[in-house]
Amino acid sequence: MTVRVRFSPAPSGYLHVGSARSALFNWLYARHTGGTFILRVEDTNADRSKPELVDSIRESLTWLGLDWDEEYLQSERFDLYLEAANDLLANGKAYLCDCTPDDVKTRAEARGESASGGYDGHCRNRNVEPGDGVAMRFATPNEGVTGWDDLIRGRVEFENAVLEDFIIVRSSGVPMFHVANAYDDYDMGITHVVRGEDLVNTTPRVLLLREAMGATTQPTYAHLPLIVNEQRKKLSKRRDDVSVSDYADKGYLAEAMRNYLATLGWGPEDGVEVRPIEEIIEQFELADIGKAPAFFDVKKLDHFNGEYIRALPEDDFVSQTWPLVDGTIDRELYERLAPELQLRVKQFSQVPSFIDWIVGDAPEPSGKDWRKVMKKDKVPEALDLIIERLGEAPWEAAELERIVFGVGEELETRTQVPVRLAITGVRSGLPLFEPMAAVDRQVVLDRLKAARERLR
RNA sequence: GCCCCCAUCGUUCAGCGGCCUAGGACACCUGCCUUUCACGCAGGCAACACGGGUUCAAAUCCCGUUGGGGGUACCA
Repeated sequence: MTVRVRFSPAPSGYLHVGSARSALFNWLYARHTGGTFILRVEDTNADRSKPELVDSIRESLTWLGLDWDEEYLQSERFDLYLEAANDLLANGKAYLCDCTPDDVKTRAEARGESASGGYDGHCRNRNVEPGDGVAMRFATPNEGVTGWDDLIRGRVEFENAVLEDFIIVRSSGVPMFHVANAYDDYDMGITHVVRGEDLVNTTPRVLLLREAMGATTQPTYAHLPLIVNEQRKKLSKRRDDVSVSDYADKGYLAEAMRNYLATLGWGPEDGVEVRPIEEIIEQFELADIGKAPAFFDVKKLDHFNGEYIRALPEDDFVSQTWPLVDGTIDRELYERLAPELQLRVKQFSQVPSFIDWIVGDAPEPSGKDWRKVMKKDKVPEALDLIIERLGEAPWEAAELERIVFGVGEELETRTQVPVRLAITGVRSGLPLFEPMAAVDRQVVLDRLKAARERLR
């Protein structure tokens, strides 16, 4: 049987890293097995779905290199779900209900349960006629258990008695996602359902519906551990900075993100984490996925990204980062500086901060840096000498280096960092002399003199 | 409240009864390289939540406790 998996986002927001990881694992499994990867947009709730969000999800998936083989929009399949629901009604597996949410809540409280105590089956045998405010509910079994063998979690079972008679068609006539989900997985011949652990509780409902629709088999489920924030809570679009497109905008490489995401909940057997996607596809197995939630660690993502940036061909690095500095720096100079830049940046967005001082004003040194670097005995004297000699020198990198280091040797002190701080505003960065020679002599002298003044 | 799940270094992945005085990676610290930083290289710090079993033998199996998380909608 050939594998068919689907990624089923609800277009209620941008693609976030948790969903992206679900998509990735589905994709990896499909590619590993030579199966089919399906994008199925679960937009059965018109209020919460926006067409432009579907586009943004497609864009993020494409950015990550997750290509899909088939695509469906559930909003275009309403009639199918409705028909399935009506069949259930005709077979006595579902019934009409005219209780309002308030009715349900009131009765639950009267029973001494909390407001979310659930529906009590009030209309199960009332033969409610179709009409305004009438919804359809599924009649769940009162006994027995519904369960499945989860590829990641092992056997999971729910007592049917704890399952309430949930709504399958809203009073507005729109089918609920459970119906769409059960119907589509069945209809589309989905063999493996790979999704977040937050969906385990809905699984028995879907399984029961599926069975009621006539299915005699279950898909294989694999419930992924959640990706959590530093507070160990499920990533939230509101609270956490997790939109995939934001990372793309910040200059993370798609390959790095994809590679990092693959190590959350799963890892290659040999422990080599940074590696080509082809090798990950080859090694990936659903059964090897771990059970415990994983923290989305931006620091580690940065490391992955740095590795991928350094592995980039020099030309690619230049062409991909040039737009960030175009109009400020000379192209030829940028190309000369690029290899050193490539070694240092962990995100493309950091590029401008490394060259700002060359093409514009230098930032004011922090008090801490100033004290650490400039408050040394020989600094004023060194600065005086350097300023003097720089006034006459041929303005080229090798000459500047000779002068700065020469003064250092004469005075038996280190001169690079004080000069660097005076000129660039920070005490670390690109090798100094090449870019320094690209700055106007007078500008360099002004900055050195300003620093010298501040030392009086 | 009820239902479901999880539990190895700060983080992440490994370990699936003896090979574990628990391994790799990120982060952190030290040294080397370098008159900056980074890269690279060499080291270091650091974990089996707790309590009972089972077994000749448990990080690995079972039960409980504790802790954490998820769900509980006419959202998906």
